[in-house]
Amino acid sequence: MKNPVPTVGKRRENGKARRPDRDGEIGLDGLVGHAGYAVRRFQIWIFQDFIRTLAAVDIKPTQYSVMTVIGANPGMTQMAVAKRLGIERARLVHLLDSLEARNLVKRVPSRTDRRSHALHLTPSGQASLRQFKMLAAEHERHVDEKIGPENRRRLLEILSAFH
Amino acid sequence: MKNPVPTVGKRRENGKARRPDRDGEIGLDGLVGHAGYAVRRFQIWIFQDFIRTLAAVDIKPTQYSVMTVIGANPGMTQMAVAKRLGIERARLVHLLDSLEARNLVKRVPSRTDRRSHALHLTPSGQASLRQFKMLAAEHERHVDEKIGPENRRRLLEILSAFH
DNA sequence: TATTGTTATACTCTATAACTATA
DNA sequence: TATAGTTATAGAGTATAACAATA
Repeated sequence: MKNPVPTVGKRRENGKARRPDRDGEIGLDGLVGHAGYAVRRFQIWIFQDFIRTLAAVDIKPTQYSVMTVIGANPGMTQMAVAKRLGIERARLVHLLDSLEARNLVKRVPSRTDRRSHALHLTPSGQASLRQFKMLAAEHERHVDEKIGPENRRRLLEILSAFH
Repeated sequence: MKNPVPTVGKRRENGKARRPDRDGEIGLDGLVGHAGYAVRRFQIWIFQDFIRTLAAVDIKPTQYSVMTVIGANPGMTQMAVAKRLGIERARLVHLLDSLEARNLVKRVPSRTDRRSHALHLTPSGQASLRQFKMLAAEHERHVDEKIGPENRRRLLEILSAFH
């Protein structure tokens, strides 16, 4: 016999009334009110929707952010991109390898510092990025549908400290 | 010559004025207004603070969520915990192995279904969880300090759809 | 000496598949 | 047949360290 909602004696942590979750399965209880947990669940949802929405062009959130930053700041070095996005420079090497193999990005030797590369979008990369941005905008509309446009606006405002 | 803020013709997504980032280094431009990016940066910050704040007791966010759910719903099966938290059941095995090795959680053979385990906190686990919760509350206060108590409240409200 | 890009390694997390013992 | 727990493997992602070329 299944026992999905155990009736074993358990009291609320705080005085709050029981609020069954959406499916009416098991109460999260202690996790309600934890910002990190809420944010983690939301991030999983939003990344999955992004990946799904841009699946046809095979672009993941990190690839999109790399191309967007390069597109907005052509000539950046790898170090600058890595720092800006909080990516390890070792990992960026592989990310750029794959974007370069797809002819979306190119590494140009810097003439001011022969250790570093100036990063640029290829013409094909610029055209592609325009398409990616349209799909990303569609993804943002999914977020609007999920939490409401007004809440999305508030969320971006609250999190503006984390650019 | 560096070119950190290119003047290449690209207009703001919305009508908002340019807002240079905190360090005044390189503009994110195209990434402003993307909910997923903002949420990712915030999640990194909040998890790092959680890990730092609970470093003395060596408890990571996922371990905390597992213990909290078991504490609030004693007798849950591994499948139920995995589904509830969105963790792979294969991964939960290892998580529970380590929590059990630390005498925080125990697997009790279910008498109604001999395939499954009923999960419980040990007495030591219950005492520890109370301590973890105090540290987690301290972590939440850090979030308050970072974004403001009112914004934290709004954030939890907006993300309540993702329990 | 320090920094840029690169390579390599280890550890965590995610995603699967397969196996066992039960149901 | 299907499910719960387990084991194993492969792929991302993260964190380090070390190296060559250059500053």
